[in-house]
Amino acid sequence: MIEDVKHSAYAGVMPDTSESPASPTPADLMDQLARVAAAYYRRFAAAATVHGLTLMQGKMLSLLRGPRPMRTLADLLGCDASNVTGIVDRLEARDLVRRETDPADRRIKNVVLTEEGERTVRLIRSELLSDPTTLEQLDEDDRRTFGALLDRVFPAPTAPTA
Amino acid sequence: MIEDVKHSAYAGVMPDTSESPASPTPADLMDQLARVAAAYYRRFAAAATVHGLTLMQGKMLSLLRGPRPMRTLADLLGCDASNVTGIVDRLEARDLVRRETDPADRRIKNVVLTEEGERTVRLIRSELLSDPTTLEQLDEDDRRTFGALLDRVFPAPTAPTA
DNA sequence: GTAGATGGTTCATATCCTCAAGCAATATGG
DNA sequence: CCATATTGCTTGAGGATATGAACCATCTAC
Repeated sequence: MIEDVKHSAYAGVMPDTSESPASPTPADLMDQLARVAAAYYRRFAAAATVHGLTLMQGKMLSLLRGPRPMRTLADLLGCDASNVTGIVDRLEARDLVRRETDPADRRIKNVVLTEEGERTVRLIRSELLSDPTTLEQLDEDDRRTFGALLDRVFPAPTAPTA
Repeated sequence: MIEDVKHSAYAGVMPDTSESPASPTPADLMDQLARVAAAYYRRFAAAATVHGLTLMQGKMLSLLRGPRPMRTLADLLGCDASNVTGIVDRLEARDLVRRETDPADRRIKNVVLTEEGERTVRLIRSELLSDPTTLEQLDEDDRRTFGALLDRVFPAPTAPTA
């Protein structure tokens, strides 16, 4: 199978005979990405649960930096449009979000955060940042490097989400 | 190297007056992590769908590098044990997985990949790696740097999963 | 032994997800 | 201007997750 993994994700735990630290293979990095993605979502879900929200509801709130048509939200979440209907329904039932029909195109319904919605997003974001505060350990150089690498591996869409 | 890469996801949108490239704030990095995690799972889900599997079923298969008790799988997936029952049920119905009662402790049921399960996992992993092959762009130095940064931001668990 | 803890399963309920219709409003071609 | 697509959103059915409580079988401690 995958015998060629000389230095798997756990290379650090066994004494390394070579002088320069072994560099992980692309497969190793993929494993690490899987681990990091899982860890990120676990944290995010935990932060959302504190406010009685599911992962998807939390994601939805985080995407709402301004009025967004349902269609756009479906694209951003990478799910069917019919899905967004239900999620927004539940958020609207809690007054975290509001639907406003677009005056220019009355088919479109723009979703907007309510005041309480904004409060909730701020809380979740700050909890994410302050949790074990791992990101703040990085100095400016590290942050720049990390950001550049993340961008290379998963390039940002042409138009910024903002 | 990574010098030539433009940093922060949003750096391009605002005119940068400083000479040295601006380094992203921790909040910026958190946004980027969110984006990368979402992109990773979208790819993973797509690769799983090719084989008629859901995201969770794909994750489950990927975790099975050897016999694993249901309890352990629940911990690794970060979900309730009752959840694992259903997921394994569906995988077992397709002969991708098998339950074996542990001889030492007859409460425990170890989940093992069948041959077809192993084939499927291999296919998914290789599709993930070869997709737009972004990870292979990185040279050894970059991979080492990236791996180290990922590890600092979301440290690997103390004991290896193996 | 008996009591308590642990591993799995089952059930009820809510959410998510996909697909196929369906309705309302807009865009397009003549 | 009108018939026809096209687009945005909703609804409904059916499967798959998720959580929590209740339950049985097994193991552990005392």
